[in-house]
Amino acid sequence: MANELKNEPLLSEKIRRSLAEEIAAGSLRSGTQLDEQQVALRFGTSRTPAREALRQLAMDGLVVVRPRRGAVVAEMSIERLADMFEMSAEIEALCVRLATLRMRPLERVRLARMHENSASLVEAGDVSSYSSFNLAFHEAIYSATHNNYISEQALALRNRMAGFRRAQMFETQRMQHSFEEHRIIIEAVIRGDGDEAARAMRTHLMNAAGALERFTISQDNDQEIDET
Amino acid sequence: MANELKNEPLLSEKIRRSLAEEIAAGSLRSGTQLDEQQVALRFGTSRTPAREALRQLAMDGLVVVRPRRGAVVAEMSIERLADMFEMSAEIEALCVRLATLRMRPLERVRLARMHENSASLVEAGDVSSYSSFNLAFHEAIYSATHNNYISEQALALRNRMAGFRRAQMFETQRMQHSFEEHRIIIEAVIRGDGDEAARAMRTHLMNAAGALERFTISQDNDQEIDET
DNA sequence: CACAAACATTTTATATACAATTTCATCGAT
DNA sequence: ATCGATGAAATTGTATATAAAATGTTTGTG
Repeated sequence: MANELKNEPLLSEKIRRSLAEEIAAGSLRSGTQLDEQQVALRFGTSRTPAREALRQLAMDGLVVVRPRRGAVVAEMSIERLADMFEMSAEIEALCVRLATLRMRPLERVRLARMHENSASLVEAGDVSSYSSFNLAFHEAIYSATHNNYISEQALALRNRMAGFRRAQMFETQRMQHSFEEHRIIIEAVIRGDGDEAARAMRTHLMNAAGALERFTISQDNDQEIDET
Repeated sequence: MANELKNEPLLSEKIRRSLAEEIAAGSLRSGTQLDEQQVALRFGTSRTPAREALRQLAMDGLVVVRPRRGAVVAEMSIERLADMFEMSAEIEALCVRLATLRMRPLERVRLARMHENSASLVEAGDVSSYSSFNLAFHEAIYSATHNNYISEQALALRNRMAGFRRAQMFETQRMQHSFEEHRIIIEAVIRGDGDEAARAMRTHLMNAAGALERFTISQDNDQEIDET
């Protein structure tokens, strides 16, 4: 929706992305205090963009800001990550269910054709192209819900998760599995079976999450204990 | 869930709420330019809190900010509103489905008891108390998903929608219907029938939305045309 | 008269300065 | 010695100032 193409990025955006990466990668640990001054200093800016970045991260749930007491990195344990992936899976399932019920014939055809075209990418082992096809595929589903708000929110969630998916992304093997899972989804959609499409989508997303979890365990071996 | 109790509210918070109200009420029309200076002036503050408020509103989807071109009030037509209510309904449905599958016996009992206790409020016609019971009821369901992220996001969405619900809130008749709908949901939950609970929840929320739409039509009679 | 380039104006983005609140440590009293 | 109060340091919230874009207007040229 908004054009975030090449409008040379805002400083707050750069800081936000950078911090999001680090939190996703685990190099910024849960509970770490992030005071504005220090963040600003680290990125060579003034406090203003640093502050804005922290506020935005708070909206994504990556940090917690308490009204006059600064920001700390949010919990972000394995359980937390699993929760986020489940949310993501459920939202996508919801989308594909609605899409199945409301899709117009043209949209159905276009989605099917997208999938068919992606076969060549899988064969060629072109991970990068498949990755951007994958985004387009899911966006096509969002759009087919014919609910703009849901569509926007789903995309926003997907973007929030982007940092966490990066790790998992894409051994060629996973790519082939992804393609297969897409096929199952598409078939259910064409059949008009929304519930089955949703189920298949949930499976699809949870498989992707599984790949991540395997990856994450290695660096999270010394997780600290919840304080609540 | 951060403590937002009585920490005298931040200026940006006050501005945010005020603008959110006005957008929800329709007194700020779609497409209206909101430049920071002017907003700041209106609230007697500097540009800084005004700017932050606008950014937060953007995250809620109430305004759109384009990177160096300021903020405008988002579309917010009847269709848009319906979309938001549908999103809300689907999220709550999702929550109650998960909750049904994962709830612990104690949680089940507590939820049932909450519902039973609310009967007296309905009888007494105590709209205000019922309204806060209603929030607690839905929060109990979020919590029973045993997924913190989903729980937080669901609550956040509910808060975002609060301004739009205010209008609809509660002729005593609606309260009685709400109570009945809760009963149906609870029964499905206790039976362990997640899909039925989800269906009932969707209906519950969409009924509430219906009440709003009726209300909204009166003031939205001269909506402008989409530009997309 | 149409169109484009240069300039002026307006508005956002960032930096810095100031005020208010919280945090932490020191001090004193019980 | 423990607990609470007082005050200093640090940090956030807010205001203002400066820099950099974007928008709109004017002017000059084809």
